[in-house]
Amino acid sequence: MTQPRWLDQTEMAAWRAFLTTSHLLERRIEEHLKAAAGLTHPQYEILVRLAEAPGRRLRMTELARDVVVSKSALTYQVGGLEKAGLVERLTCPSDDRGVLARLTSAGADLLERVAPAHLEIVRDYLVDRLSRAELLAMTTAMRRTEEALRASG
Amino acid sequence: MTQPRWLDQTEMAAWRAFLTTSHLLERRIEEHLKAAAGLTHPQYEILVRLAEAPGRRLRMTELARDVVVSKSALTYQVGGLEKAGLVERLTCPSDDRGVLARLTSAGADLLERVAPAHLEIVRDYLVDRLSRAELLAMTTAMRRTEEALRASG
DNA sequence: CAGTGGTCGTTCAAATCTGAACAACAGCTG
DNA sequence: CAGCTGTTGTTCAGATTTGAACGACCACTG
Repeated sequence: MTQPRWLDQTEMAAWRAFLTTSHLLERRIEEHLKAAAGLTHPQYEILVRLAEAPGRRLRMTELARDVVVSKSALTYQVGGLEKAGLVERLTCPSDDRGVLARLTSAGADLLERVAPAHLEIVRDYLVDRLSRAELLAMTTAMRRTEEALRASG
Repeated sequence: MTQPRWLDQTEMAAWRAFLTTSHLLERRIEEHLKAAAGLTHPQYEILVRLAEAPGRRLRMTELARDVVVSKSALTYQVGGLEKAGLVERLTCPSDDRGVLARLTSAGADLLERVAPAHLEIVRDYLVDRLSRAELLAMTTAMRRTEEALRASG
């Protein structure tokens, strides 16, 4: 092991601000989605990804990767969405092991109804508080980290 | 309700990058701490906050606020730390309702042993990938959001 | 001092997440 | 086609989180 490299004041402040804020924002979003639509945040993100996908359907594995959730958590959350009639499961025609999750029209309707208030939160607390330059800087920085994490994980 | 204001491409990219990366990084950290020291991430943060506090002790409520965790989750996590001898509970002298969590020397030792590898992850995946200007920009941006969330929550 | 409203930390049930184990299947090699 | 290795999604047990309910206590008011 090499010499430990501590974080200096600037670095530590940045890291803590990031950590604290991401947790606070996550809490707020979770609270809102549950109250407004009875959805968890992962469930909301599942609906979003499906709504954007061609044919409104995606493989479970791809969905899990997109939403950043474990396979078992995805099974659990899709189970809830299916019970609520917002998503349905199809067997994948090209791979008998595979399962396709497809957004139902009820799911699309719910998403359209809930999205505005959700995005309003994202705006009020994050997006509208950043300048255009800050938005771009954050995007590239976050993507560098994402790429590194995905490459090694 | 006013007109829904969708996010444009730049805004949406920034928000998704932030969301995805924070989840990925959280997963990685959790995985490392569990393997290296049998700690959850909240538990690690509890140890850090206590180590910095005067007298290595803090009120439960303040700890919960700092670590951004619910009161009941804090009770649970401190319970585990106490069982492992890393933290001990004292009744607060100035307030009989209150409980002080105090870092034990075993807790301080464990923290010193685990911190370097933990910080190495924070470095490798986030801090070292940001320029000094980006670090500062992120800090102020995150703090603006944190302040807004705390003020309204 | 009794009364009131608020705070503190814990407990409990329910919801959710994780990781390992598993059966079924895909893709390739011989 | 048999055999092997890797992937897919689910299941299960255990760990963790949440929110509501609760008893104990504080601070203040009359």
